[in-house]
Amino acid sequence: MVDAFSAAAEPNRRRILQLLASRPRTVGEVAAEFPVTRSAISQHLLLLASAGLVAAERHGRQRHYRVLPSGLRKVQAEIDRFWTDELDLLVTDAQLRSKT
Amino acid sequence: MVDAFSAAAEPNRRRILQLLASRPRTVGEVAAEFPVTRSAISQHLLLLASAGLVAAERHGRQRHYRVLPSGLRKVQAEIDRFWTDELDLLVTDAQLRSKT
DNA sequence: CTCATACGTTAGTGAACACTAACGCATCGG
DNA sequence: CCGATGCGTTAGTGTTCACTAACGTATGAG
Repeated sequence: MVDAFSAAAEPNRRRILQLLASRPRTVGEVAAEFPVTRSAISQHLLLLASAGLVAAERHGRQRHYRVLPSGLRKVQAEIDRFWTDELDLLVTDAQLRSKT
Repeated sequence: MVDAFSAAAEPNRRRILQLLASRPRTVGEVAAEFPVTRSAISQHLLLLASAGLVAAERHGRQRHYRVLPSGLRKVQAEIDRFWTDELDLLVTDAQLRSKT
């Protein structure tokens, strides 16, 4: 999983990124917001880290994960490159037509 | 793969959607733009169809795939819901700081 | 009709994914 | 010290994915 867009796309990871956007958190803190185990969250965080989207900092026996703006910027760039004018036109055109 | 965002995120499928945005195409026409086999493209198209992003129409022995604006709108909505103000702030703040 | 040919989908495979269970390792109370 | 507790990661498993190879089907030349 090298692609930042794909890494950020998985539903749980989307929410993890949003949580970490407000402030850094430990694995346990993040996991508390989800119905799955700490382990699953830990692995999502490791994957996000391998995609350059988050980084961890040791703090005693905890690990504070935070979002990396550089990785986030990469996601934004890929989203922008994906969402072409042609795709946007299809959406807006269809909406106009449905409002007629 | 129910999630439209995740379905659209895979790099090949991103480009398939862009190709189909300009005009409907057959599986072979799409596959000609990729280094992989028709079969692989066919399966990507089937997955996109199961996510409600594209639909096929039989035309002789060919199948003309086209983008469904309704599905595209779903993707746009999920992207918007994902990309919160907090995430955006992280990116723009970091950019401002780097330009200082 | 019939056989070659082009089109798209199904069968089959190796790798990656998402998850729980078991583990290692610090830290803290006693 | 040292055992218990809490934190995060590795081991193990079933599922899904991305792909090529083989297939079925329908069209078109003769």
